Amino acid sequence: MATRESVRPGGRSARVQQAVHTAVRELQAERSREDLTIPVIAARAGVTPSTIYRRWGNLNDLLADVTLERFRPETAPEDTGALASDLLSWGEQYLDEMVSAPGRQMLCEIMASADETRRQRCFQYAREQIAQIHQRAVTRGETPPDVDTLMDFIIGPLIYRVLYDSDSATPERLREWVSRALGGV
Amino acid sequence: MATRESVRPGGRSARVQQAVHTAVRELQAERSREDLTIPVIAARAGVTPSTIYRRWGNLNDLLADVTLERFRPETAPEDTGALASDLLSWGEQYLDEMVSAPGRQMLCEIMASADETRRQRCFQYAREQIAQIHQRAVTRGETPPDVDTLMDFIIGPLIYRVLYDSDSATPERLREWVSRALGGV
DNA sequence: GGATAAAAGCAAATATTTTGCGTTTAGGAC
DNA sequence: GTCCTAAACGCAAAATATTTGCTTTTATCC
Repeated sequence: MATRESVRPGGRSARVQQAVHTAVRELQAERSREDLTIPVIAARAGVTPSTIYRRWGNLNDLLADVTLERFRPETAPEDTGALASDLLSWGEQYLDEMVSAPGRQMLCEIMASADETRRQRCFQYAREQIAQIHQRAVTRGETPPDVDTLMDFIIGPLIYRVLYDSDSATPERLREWVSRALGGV
Repeated sequence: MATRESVRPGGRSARVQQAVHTAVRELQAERSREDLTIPVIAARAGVTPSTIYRRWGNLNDLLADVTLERFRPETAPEDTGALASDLLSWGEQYLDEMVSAPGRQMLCEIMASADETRRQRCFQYAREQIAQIHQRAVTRGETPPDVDTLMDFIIGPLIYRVLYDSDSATPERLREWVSRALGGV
């Protein structure tokens, strides 16, 4: 059961969604993932468990749903005046976020979710940020590689290393990725 | 509870492990992931559910454990006579395997597992294959980029695209990744 | 404002996971 | 080979979690 984007947008449904999301975030801060269960979340949210089951289906999907919110970037990437430094600056922040314990946890939650559209959404968020940086570079008169190339050679290795071997996801490597993506050696 | 590598290696323990793994593989072929539960697996394996709970902890970890076996490459990568074509040939096969529905499912299962060492092991398998290809190239007198560079710019984007947007993980893109990794434009 | 159907609540029915305890058995010591 | 010890397993009861049928509430559309 994919979380429907369009439950009724107003009134009680919205309140329940809000309450459940809040409950999850609070509980995530307090307990380990191990003892985070739907009945516990329901109790905290002041909602009956069956409501959660019917709406989100299972814990994985609920957590992935909440997690996706956190991935949504709330600010535009910083403008440092040049493509390379924009990418580095944004990338370092992204890397930091992703290698942190909660960040890795979040990634795994998204990955574990059966729903592919959710993973795609997560991909989209990063792509939009990169697209903004790209667009700015074009406006400045730089001639950057296209957005997909940047994704492939910067975000690709970054996420890959975070997921599989997070110790090797370092800012030093990021510099290599950026320089290689921009056509350097 | 990480699956211990060294349960007692002989006798009953080994038989149970074997029976459970077999049961999982059989059931995966018959049913959807939805109705694959530990009691069902236990019944098929002729084992009591509590045995599975005590040994593997939960379904995620059991499936990830079984899945990891499938990731272990059983043959050395084909030798086509040159680095670029070796990478392409191996990469195409790897890509095929990963974008297939069961392949994606497998990746998600590994991701969903709490145990990071399992994810690292999965990374290791691919790295060993690449390392072999690399070594052969060196022996031939080619001067390839180092193994980590190959991982970053070929496997990185490959896995990234498979996970987030599998439609965009195509052999055409693979060619670009290989050529870029080898220093081309 | 009233009709209608989606979403929530409640509680009983199922299914699952956990746990305590007795039994089997692998692996080591002699 | 036999004995000892502790790891694994089996079994069944207890604790939890999930599903489901039915009722009630309430957004949303006319």
